Amino acid sequence: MKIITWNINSVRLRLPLVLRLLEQEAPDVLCLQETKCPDDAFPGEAIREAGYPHQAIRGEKGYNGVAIIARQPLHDHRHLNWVGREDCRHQAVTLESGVDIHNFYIPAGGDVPDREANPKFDHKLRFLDELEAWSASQREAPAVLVGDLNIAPHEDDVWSHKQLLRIISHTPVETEGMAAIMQAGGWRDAVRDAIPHGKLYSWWSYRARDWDTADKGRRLDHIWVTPPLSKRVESASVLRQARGWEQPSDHAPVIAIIGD
DNA sequence: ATGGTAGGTCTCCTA
Repeated sequence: MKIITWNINSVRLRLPLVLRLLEQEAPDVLCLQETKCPDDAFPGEAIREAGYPHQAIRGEKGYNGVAIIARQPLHDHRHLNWVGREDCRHQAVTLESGVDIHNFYIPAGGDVPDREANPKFDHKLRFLDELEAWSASQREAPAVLVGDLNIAPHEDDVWSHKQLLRIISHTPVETEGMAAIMQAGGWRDAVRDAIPHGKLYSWWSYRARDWDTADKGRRLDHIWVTPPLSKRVESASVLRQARGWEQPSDHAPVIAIIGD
């Protein structure tokens, strides 16, 4: 199974890029985040015509929004509400094989890394606490967790570890929180298991003059698997070239191949 | 230390 996760930053604006990815990479399952699109406005027909008739979508107006699209049937469409909100940050399905897919969009957390002063950072940390508690219930299931987790956990997941220690996405409270979630669920980082060494990013800010040359990226997008699937990860990659496509998302697709 | 860009939407919020 080839699975791709991509923060698309408006699925309506970037529908041509979604179709290009589907044609070029032919994933079995594509998980999108930040669709920014209510369900009745989701471009499901064009995606269906591209060979992906099975769709689990959960969007809202203007913000957030997640979607899982597939060639194969998707069962038990479901979601959880996190931190007591009904924002669209999680969608789950089960494949015919019995593998659960969880697609997450974790809050970015704002600019100030102080939960007392910044309610958005507090929201993010509470989301992480809930994920840790929930993960403990997932470790026996064959499950894949993907999404824009808005945390770059390791030194090689950011362009400068030292310069980002006080920047939200790479603060110790976040990276330690992510480690606790992984410990609780027995989650394996499929991408780092496949590519253990060297700088690897999935996001580059729109604000850089030349994102490719400056290369001040962060690895915010992840694919994890539970212990029953950990031996079946065959390869993983980041489709960096998509960051250079016409009118791109600021995130690149992250890809994993998991054996049946 | 600061400002830089992008998308959605109703004037500024979020990333």
